[in-house]
Amino acid sequence: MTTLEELRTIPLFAMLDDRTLADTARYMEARTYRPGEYIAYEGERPAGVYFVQRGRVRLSRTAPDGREQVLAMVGAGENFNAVAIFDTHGTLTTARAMSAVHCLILPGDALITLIRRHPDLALAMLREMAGQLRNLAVLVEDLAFRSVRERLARELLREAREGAAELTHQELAERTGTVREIAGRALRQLAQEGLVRLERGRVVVLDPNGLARVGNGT
Amino acid sequence: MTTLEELRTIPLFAMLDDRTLADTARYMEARTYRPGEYIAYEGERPAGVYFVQRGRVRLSRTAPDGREQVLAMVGAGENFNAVAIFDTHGTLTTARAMSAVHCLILPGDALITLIRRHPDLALAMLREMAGQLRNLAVLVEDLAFRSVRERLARELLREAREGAAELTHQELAERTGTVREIAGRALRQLAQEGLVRLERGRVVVLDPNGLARVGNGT
DNA sequence: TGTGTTGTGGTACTAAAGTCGCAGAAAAGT
DNA sequence: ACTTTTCTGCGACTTTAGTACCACAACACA
Repeated sequence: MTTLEELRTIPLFAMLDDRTLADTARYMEARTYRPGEYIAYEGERPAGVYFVQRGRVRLSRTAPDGREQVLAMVGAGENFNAVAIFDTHGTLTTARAMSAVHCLILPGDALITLIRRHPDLALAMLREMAGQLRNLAVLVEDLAFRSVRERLARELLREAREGAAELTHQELAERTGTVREIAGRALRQLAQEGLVRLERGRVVVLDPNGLARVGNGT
Repeated sequence: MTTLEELRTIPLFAMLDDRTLADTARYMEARTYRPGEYIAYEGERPAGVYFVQRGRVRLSRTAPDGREQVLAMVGAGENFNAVAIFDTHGTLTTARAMSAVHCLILPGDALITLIRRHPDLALAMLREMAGQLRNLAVLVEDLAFRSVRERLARELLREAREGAAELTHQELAERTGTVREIAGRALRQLAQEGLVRLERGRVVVLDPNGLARVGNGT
């Protein structure tokens, strides 16, 4: 059970009328996760759609040899695991809390019932999925066309809040589809060129424009 | 305007009742394309959702330097371009007919109206999009984790109809995220190992099991 | 029968990415 | 204060992928 105000903070529900919203709220279950905690595992049966209220969640797929590829970072107001609800092949990506995370979980059958009743919710959900598809297409493009150096520069710009990105070389490698050593090497080069400064657990962006140039293949 | 029988051949519409179907049919426009013809371009304003009745359509993104990456092959009964309808950022992928293609086009606003009226259509559409997301996630995984050789083997198995895949080295390269020369090299190696036989414009699969083993990183 | 065009084969070379191994600094826990 | 874990730095090396060329065969078509 959840308050309507809480639901309103989620864009997907923002434009729904009070009746629809109240209807939705009764199926919602709140849940919190500690930093580093796993929220859902690739392949398992889905508990429902997760709506993130606070914190950041990392969605990834793992190779047999243990290498990980991050597919998306999900923040407040966004959702994940909808795919597993609509096709029936189990949870698509492993979800992990990268900070203290506060989620609302809507069970799959409840979501489907709600969508049947409220067409606007269906359209909103379709919009969300379309956005996710677009993001994944961009990721494919990056992996196919860009070098590690370029991908790294782009990821740093995406992640940089107030001039610094709080992540380790390992994490950066998993997001850009490479391994720790390579990410480290590329970072050191960027540092040498004066574009960033390296600190433990963070990368300070010194020259965003220069970094953007690198990210565009120049 | 289209007949109900035609629409029934498309899984998305298969389980809809006659009334819903008749409602849908009145907005549909049929269109045919010659092999090689471009159906839609990346970035342009979308004409609607395309439902493929016959033939195969290739969805791709193009890099500034001209390299192309195929995101999906779409066949009879499937659809494409839905993303562009639901978010508003223009057509996501260039679509090209790889054979004689017969499409039904449903304009975006018609689709949205129909979804408002028929919740089951919304759910079917969500299922479709979920499937597309899953396919893209698999592509990301392939690009991030597998070698060209592995990706090639997998693509050959996917494409092989009656033991042969009808495509050029160039086409194969664009699907597996590499360039023609590399694809050719890898193919020659597979041929030398007795797994395939190379002919002009086609690759004959001699040993599907062996190829599958290669595709799994063995 | 000639004349493009497309698809293929193959070499030599360069560059990018990944592997291996280890050592040391910084934080976290006890 | 000590140990353990996490994160980083870096060199040597191997492998994979990509670039640049060019020649030639098959096919399409006039």
